[in-house]
Amino acid sequence: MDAVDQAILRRLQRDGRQTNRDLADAVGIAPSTALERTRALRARGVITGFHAAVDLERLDRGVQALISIRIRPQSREAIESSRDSMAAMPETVGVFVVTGNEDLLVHVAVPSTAYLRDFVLDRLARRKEYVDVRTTVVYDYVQPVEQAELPAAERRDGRTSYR
Amino acid sequence: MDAVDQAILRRLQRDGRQTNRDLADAVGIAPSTALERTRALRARGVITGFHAAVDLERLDRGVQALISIRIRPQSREAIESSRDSMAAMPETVGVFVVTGNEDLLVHVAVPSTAYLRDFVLDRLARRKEYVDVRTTVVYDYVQPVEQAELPAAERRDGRTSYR
DNA sequence: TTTGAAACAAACCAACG
DNA sequence: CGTTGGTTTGTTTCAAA
Repeated sequence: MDAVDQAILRRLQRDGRQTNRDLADAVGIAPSTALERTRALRARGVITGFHAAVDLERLDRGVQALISIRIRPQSREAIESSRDSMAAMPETVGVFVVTGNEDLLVHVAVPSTAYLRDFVLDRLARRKEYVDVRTTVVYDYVQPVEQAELPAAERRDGRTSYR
Repeated sequence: MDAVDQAILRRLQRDGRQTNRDLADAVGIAPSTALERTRALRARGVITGFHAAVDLERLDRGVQALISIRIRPQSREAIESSRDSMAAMPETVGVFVVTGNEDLLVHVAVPSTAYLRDFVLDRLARRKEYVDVRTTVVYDYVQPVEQAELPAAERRDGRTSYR
C-alpha cells in the first residue's frame, strides 16, 4: 500500500466507474499500470467490489431508525441467527452486533413512521427471544465516501500509542 | 420504477461494473434500453453514484465502535456542525443524528482498542460541548448489498397500513 | 514494476422496424 | 423498445526497458 495504491483507492471509492484511463491520468501513471494496481488491490481483498449507491428517499424509504434488541438466550447461535435474519429483511440497511446492554442494533429505512410502528410491533416485538426492543428515529445519516488507512497515532501527552 | 428498473437497480448494486451488455442480457432487454434505463435512474437521482467498497480490516482498521454523544447546547447549529466534523474524521465510517438521550451516534473503525481509547479520550471527551460520550464496541457489522422499494405493507390484524 | 503500442471489446449513436 | 452497423472510446495484453 504505497501512495499510488492509496490514490487509486481514494479515486475508486469516489467514482468506481471512471475509466481506467482517467484513473491513470489522475494518479499520474500509465493505464496499464493503473489496471495492474487496481487488479492487485482487488486480488488482495482491499477492494471487495463495486456497487451502485441508491438514494433511499427516492425508493420511498425516507424514514430511518435504529432498533436496539436484547436477545435471550444470549448465545452465539441466537445472536448470529438474529443478525442474519435481520440483515435479510428488505427494510434493513445495516446490522451491528454490539457490546453493552443490547445485543443488536439494526439500522432500517422504511416509508413512514406508521410502517416503522408495524414493523417493530408486528415483526420484532412478538418474537419471544427479543426480550427488549427499543426504537430510535434517525434524523440524518451521513457517510464519508472515502475510507483509508489511518495515519500513525500520536498521543497528545507524548506517550507512544499502541496499535 | 417498473420491474425492469428494479432488476437493473438490483444488479448494479451487486456489481456496479458489469458491462452494459451483461446487464442487458441478465435483465432480458436490449443493450440500448439498458443504457437508457440506467441513465434515467441516475438522472432521476435513484442511483447516486458508483463506488468501490473496501475491506476495513485490510486497511488495518479491524476494531469498530459506536460512540454516542450528547451535545450541549442542543442547537441545530451545534448538532449539524458536530455531525460534519465527526464525518470529516478519517476514523469515521458513518454518523447518525438521532432522537433520544444522545444526539449523535458515530460509527468508527480504528486499528486497535488502544487507538480507540486515545481517540475517544483525547479527541472527543475533551470537547466541552460534548457533555456525555459513551463508547460501544462493535463485534460485527453486516450490510445487505441490495436496497429496493418495499412491498406494500400488510398488517397482521387486517387494517390497512399507512405509508 | 512500468510502459507503449497493437489488438480486442465495449459503448455510443443514428436510422429504421 | 429492439436491431443493426459504423464510429469512437476504452480495455487488455505483451514484449521490452
